[in-house]
Amino acid sequence: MDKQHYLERLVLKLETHVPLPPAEREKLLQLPLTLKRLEANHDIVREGELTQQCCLVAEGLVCRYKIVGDGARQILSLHLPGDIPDIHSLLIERMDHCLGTLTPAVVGLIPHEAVRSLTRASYRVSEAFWRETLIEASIYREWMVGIGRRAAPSRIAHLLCEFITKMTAIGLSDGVICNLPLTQPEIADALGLSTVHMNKKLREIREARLVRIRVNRLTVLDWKGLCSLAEFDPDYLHLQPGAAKIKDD
Amino acid sequence: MDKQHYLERLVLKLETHVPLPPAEREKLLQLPLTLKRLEANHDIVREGELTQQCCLVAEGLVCRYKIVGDGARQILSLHLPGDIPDIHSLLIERMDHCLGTLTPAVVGLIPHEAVRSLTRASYRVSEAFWRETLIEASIYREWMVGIGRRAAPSRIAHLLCEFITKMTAIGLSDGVICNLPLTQPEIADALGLSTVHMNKKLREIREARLVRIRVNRLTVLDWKGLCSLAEFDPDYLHLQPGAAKIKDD
DNA sequence: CGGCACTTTGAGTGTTATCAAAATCTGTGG
DNA sequence: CCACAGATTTTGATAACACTCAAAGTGCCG
Repeated sequence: MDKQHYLERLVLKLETHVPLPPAEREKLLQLPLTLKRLEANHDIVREGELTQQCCLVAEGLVCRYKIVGDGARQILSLHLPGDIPDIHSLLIERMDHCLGTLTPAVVGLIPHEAVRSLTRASYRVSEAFWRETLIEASIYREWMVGIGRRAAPSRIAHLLCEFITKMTAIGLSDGVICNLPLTQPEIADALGLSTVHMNKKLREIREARLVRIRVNRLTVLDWKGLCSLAEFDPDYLHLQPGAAKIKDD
Repeated sequence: MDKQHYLERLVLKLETHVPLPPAEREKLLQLPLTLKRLEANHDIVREGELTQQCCLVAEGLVCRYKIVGDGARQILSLHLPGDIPDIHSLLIERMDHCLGTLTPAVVGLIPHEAVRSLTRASYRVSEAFWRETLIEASIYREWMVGIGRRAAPSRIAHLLCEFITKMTAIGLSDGVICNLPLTQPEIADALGLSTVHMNKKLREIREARLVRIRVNRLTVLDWKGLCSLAEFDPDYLHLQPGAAKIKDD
């Protein structure tokens, strides 16, 4: 429950592209954080709510999703520690989707006022947050391409590539093995597939010896092969140049 | 070719949520604009390019798209006059997608420097642009839900609802009739469908007397029915409250 | 009037969804 | 350590949806 540590992850992320002056970094590290421990599958904010605070993911995996008329769920994004998935609520108070945990998680609530006083005082801070939201939009675009124009196996491979790349970028994976705390229905909901179909195509990917998956543990056996199936090019993640390039064995 | 007029559309959009102080509005209206007349199906910026300027859509219809390995295109967003679809290039220079015209168009190129000096000088301007990018992200999310979880007829209806709503919001439609300068292959590429399938389902929508479509002209015959098929709720567009609510006949 | 792009149609195929049930795994308590 | 409940994964069969290919029809523009 180390607030400082959680905020450091945030600052690290914000400084990926442009370093911040020490004074501003310091103020970010002193943001007031109310930590909350949450169970898996717990909604953090729901569609339609008006918010006065945003939430830093401190531990666990958080997702953004919408439910359509017939009850189907579309997962729109996944959020790892260091993310503030609802930073947009600073400028658009009304939530047009839900935010919820996929695993047990710890989130830190930060009043809008506290963030706003920093972004308004410094264009560097403001641009750093803005840039993060732009990168998220870039990821949306890539997902849209996948859901709209790629076949199921490619989509699945793409999600695996993206996930381990992001985990590696924040130091939670070595690029070969990582924790994958997603159930198959959850992966299916992120990819716009049915659970059953997902399962069958994922099996094929495993049988092709591209990855091994056991008990929440993903092991990449053939990174090049996986990337090639996925047509994965990490540019859209806009990570620090070279930072998270995963090398093949 | 009235630069002032084009910039006014931009400012109008930026002020939808929070008015700008007169001084800042004035500076925006004096942004340097290099007008360019473009043919239909002309790329404005391509994936991989580094840009030093952004482009205001002055006239015509512009789209954002990506091409996947097998040559299929996914259209990611549509941009009407008043939009700056690549405003994100202020903070992320490298384009991770293409921007191109769908109709003959006029765009106004604005050097990054000119915009940056305004956003850095005023958090109100900065927040206005930031908010626009957040609204665009919200639209991405809605499209993702459609492509991932809605059946073809619903997706098509949704695109029609969104398009006429946006056209109405900028005064280019009365909410019943509007120009729809999209070919069926283009609509299909925006919805992740094949042209043929699109055509057949669109025909069903017309036969259900929800809309009439002839020669680039869309007429809504049954707005409620169309919205209901689409599950269209305009909240995600974050338009001025009440501004673009289209009433049923 | 012809050429070109776009739309429409039909037939056949392939992918993905749905439904239902079995198998496997996970964690807990005895 | 074993038994068991609950969740997750896997499987098979069938149906629905969407895609491809190919060709004909339509409308626009020069």
